[in-house]
Amino acid sequence: MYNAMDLTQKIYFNLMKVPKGKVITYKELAKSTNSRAYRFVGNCMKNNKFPDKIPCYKVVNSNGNVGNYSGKGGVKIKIKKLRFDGIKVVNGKIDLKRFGESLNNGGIQ
DNA sequence: CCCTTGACCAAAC
DNA sequence: GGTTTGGCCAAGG
Repeated sequence: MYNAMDLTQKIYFNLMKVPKGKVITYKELAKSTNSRAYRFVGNCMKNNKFPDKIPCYKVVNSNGNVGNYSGKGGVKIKIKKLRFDGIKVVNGKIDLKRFGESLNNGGIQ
């Protein structure tokens, strides 16, 4: 069933569970799949096959930095989308205490 | 198999 | 505070 999904698929699936107005870090997203491959999460976003289906812009660095984005428009658009979701981005950073979602116990492992 | 490559992380400097 | 360093994991060549 779910366990049959590739790690990549699990990552995508869990990412889509992040509620509007929240973000998740690469590390937490990896953890939600019961893995520690947080670097690989970045690769999955870069290789994203469904740019329109998957909200990659919600994935940020653990230190609160917005991080990178290779979609059209680059980081600027990433920030714009985050703000559109009601997330406050100050000087390229996000307050994870307020907007971070851990999704532990809700994600597919 | 071994080697390289990342949209990263935490600690050390 | 910033920058560097070593570690991390899965994919692909």
